[in-house]
Amino acid sequence: MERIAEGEYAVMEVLWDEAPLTAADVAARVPVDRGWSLATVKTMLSRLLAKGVLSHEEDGRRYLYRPAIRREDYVAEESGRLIDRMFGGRVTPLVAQLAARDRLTPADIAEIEKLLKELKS
Amino acid sequence: MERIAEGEYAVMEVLWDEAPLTAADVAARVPVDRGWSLATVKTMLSRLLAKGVLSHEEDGRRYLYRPAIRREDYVAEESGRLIDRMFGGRVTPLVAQLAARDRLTPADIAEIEKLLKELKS
DNA sequence: GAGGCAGAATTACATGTGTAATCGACAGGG
DNA sequence: CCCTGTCGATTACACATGTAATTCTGCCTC
Repeated sequence: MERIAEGEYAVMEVLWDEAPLTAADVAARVPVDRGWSLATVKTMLSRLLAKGVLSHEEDGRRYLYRPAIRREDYVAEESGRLIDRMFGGRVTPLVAQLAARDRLTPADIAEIEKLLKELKS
Repeated sequence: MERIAEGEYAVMEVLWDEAPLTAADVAARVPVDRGWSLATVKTMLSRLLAKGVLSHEEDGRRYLYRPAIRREDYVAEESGRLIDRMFGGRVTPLVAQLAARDRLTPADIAEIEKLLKELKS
């Protein structure tokens, strides 16, 4: 699966959230703080099409875009890449790291424990 | 802190592992499968210097390079970025994701549980 | 002392990415 | 029927990155 650049990812998010959409719809839904013009969004859509992570169907003389890959799959791949690169492929150091950085609230801890408990059963 | 590109990161790893080193030393220690020439490594070193994540001291007419940032700090930042982007800043979904993808072995689970237990005390 | 070698600095060049502007086709309103 | 607005397609351009080659500058060797 092709890499998706940071900006392109924002476009994917829109379509994972709601699809199919026209280019204009996508542009309207992209976070405003990106400050993108419609042209920019169209460029992104073309590139994502070229990468094969979007598909489009004709709707009159417009296109309707929709994701061609599942969000979970992409997220899994990216997470895996990070874990491989920075933690030697081991998950525990990542969790340890997060813990040490206070990224874990007591609620998080409780939730994760519950999750793990279920996993064991 | 400046972003460090994928390839540049490999150079940082070398120096986090052992420093200070000359450019030639770094080149010799970079994973062979990168297939980099000495020139390439030197380019990386310059760029990392420019980014302020390395420092160098003169040693005769060579330089000795050493990291200017701590590995844990950079890793923390990158992990945080990923979690923000893909998991809305929440750690639990990440762990859930890893679990669902069978990236957690029983040993991992045990280790994480122990970690969390310590955190609570 | 001249030639070559070792280092860093400078330059190079293709591809990816952010961020558009422009072009060409066409559909709908007047 | 023509104008204008709307689409996608094509082109643009700067900066980052991967991957070097070339140049400049001394030190070491014969």
